[in-house]
Amino acid sequence: MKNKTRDVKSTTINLEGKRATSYDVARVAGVSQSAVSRCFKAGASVSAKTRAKVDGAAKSLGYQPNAIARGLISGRSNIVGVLITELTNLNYPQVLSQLNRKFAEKDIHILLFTLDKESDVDKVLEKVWQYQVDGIIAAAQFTEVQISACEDRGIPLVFYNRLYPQSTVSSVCCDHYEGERSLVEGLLNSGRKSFVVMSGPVDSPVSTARTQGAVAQLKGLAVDIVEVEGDYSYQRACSLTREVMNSAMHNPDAFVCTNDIMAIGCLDTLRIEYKANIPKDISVVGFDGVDAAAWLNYDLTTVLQPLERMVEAAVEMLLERIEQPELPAEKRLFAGSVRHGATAQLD
Amino acid sequence: MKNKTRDVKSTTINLEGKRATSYDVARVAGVSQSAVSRCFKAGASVSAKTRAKVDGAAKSLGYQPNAIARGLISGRSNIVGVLITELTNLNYPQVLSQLNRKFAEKDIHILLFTLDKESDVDKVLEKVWQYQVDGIIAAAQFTEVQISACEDRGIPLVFYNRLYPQSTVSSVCCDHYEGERSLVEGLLNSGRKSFVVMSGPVDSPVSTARTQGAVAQLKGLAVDIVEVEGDYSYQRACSLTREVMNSAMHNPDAFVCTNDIMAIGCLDTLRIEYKANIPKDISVVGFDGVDAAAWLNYDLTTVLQPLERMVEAAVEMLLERIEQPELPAEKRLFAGSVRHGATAQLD
DNA sequence: CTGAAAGCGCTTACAG
DNA sequence: CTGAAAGCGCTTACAG
Repeated sequence: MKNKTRDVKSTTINLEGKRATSYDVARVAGVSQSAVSRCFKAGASVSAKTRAKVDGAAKSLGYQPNAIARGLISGRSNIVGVLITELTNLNYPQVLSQLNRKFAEKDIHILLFTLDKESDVDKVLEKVWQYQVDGIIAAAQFTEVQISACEDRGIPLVFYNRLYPQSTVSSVCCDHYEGERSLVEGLLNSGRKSFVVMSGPVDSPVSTARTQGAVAQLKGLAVDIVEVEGDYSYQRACSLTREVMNSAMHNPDAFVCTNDIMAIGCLDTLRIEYKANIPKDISVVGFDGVDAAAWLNYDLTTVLQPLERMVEAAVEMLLERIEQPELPAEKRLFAGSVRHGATAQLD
Repeated sequence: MKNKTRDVKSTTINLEGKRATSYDVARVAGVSQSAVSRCFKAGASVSAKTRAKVDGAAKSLGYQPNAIARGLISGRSNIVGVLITELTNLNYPQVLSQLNRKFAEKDIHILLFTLDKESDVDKVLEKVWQYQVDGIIAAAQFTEVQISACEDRGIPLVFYNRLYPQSTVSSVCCDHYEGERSLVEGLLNSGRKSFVVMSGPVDSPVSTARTQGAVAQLKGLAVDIVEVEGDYSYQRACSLTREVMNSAMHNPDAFVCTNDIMAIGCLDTLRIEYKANIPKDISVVGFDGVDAAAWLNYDLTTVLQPLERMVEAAVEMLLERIEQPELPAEKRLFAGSVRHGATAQLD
């Protein structure tokens, strides 16, 4: 009967219009509001009897602690900001859902900020400050001033696939330079002599690193090198491939594309429009390891980023720094692994 | 000189360890805390003089109103929860970034919840309650109980690509049924007689609607129909295609795949492993309009979802209901548009 | 237009 | 183990 009464009461309270607070629970459970609060705090000392009363009342009221209020008083919002640019991150969905999964394990949630242009960072950071995030994962380019702003506010910051060699910030990065370099080394070993290096957007540090890795390996050797400027897109890769193939000056036997999507565009164009025999006459390589690279029609030779381990590392580093703000910055560089596909022989 | 002094002071305050509050700004500006608050509220009445003093002080202190505190007192967090399942939503990245863009215009931010399995909804909703979101966009399947839970708490809810015909909830949806039906009608008109309908995961309502649209159009006609159960993945589509082609009982001339990725897997398998002539001997159609559908090698005949308009509608509907909770539920159904590609003639 | 004051829903020392 | 009380940083009537 007592329970019945409580249920009725609880329903009434709930229907007053607003959700139950810890005071409502306290009243129903017949304990103090402090006691209710303790029951929802891990590791607090509460007697079994009190806990039972509170649990019952909370359940009947549908009570959940208000994370906003908790954040205000404790200084911990349990929210991290994730800043991500669409264009430059091709594994965008996977990275984001992996991040979410790893953070969720620690009961931390993601406030999402997507950037159209890297130049929007300032505008976005203003919003980030307002939301009192506990930390930031950034897959976007920051200026030194923007990095300092995070430091000044005591907000831990970890970059994803952005290296700041001259700056002391934490980052997790795939070794784009070395990955591309070793891929090109393989192409050289297989006897390729005339290279096209197709870069991504000029403002993408990831593309720059990959391009530099390729060029560094080729420089000084008796090979032909053409650099063309892509934008990571399929369409532009097709156009550039046509331009190169139509030019009387070049007769390439290897296309080094700084991402998989461009490699696929290049491949389609070469096969369909130029009836090229791949990899016999022309080799094509990409970078990233997107799903399509493994499709029957492509079986692309490329470099796989160890996405899961990278995301795990980023989350771990950020959480550590939220707990211990004094921790020094740390850079973690992960090697990519070559996928030996059918579009290039690497010997 | 006065400014100089303020700057020094401000720096000192900032370096005390914590960020500036409205009280800090008030002290520096020589006004009350209420005045500071008003300056950051749109449409509040503040004199030009006060505003100038406050703006100056705020700038020198790097002050930004604390959205958490604001949310607590005002009951508006300016955060919406977005629940999204990975597997079932193939336009995942585009939808998410479009949502983010549209919400950002209204200064609203997205707290992201990704679901591995649709069954995780309960666990996730608990977190959603805690964060006092102003509303929810759900691209996941809810039970009636879960829908009621949102209503009880007065949290507006809009479904994205989920229809609840028997329930009064708001939703934005592509007309999957009609899109697939008209695609199949086109295939029939072109003379196809033996159909394979490849569905997605059984628990995906989107796939179910598409499958039903296809079957409804075919039922009762003098055509052969085989239904196979896919899971929206490339790999499984390849296996299923092999099974069908190796079966002595069937000799299909049309594959109706309920998403583009499966259509691509089907296409690759048919061309590469069975040397099929497409679309002469066999037609293949997909659904969604993913980027790869437009690649030279595929040029897929498929149905495009009007993603941008759908997202816009979802955002608009949710914002309206946040402002006016009493607004009745509304269902908006958008027609898809056929992409006439090279993998099927529709006449 | 302005300021003093109450209060949003919590956490956390502090006594008992 | 428990409860009374202060306080997190705001917004918002309420007087003036």
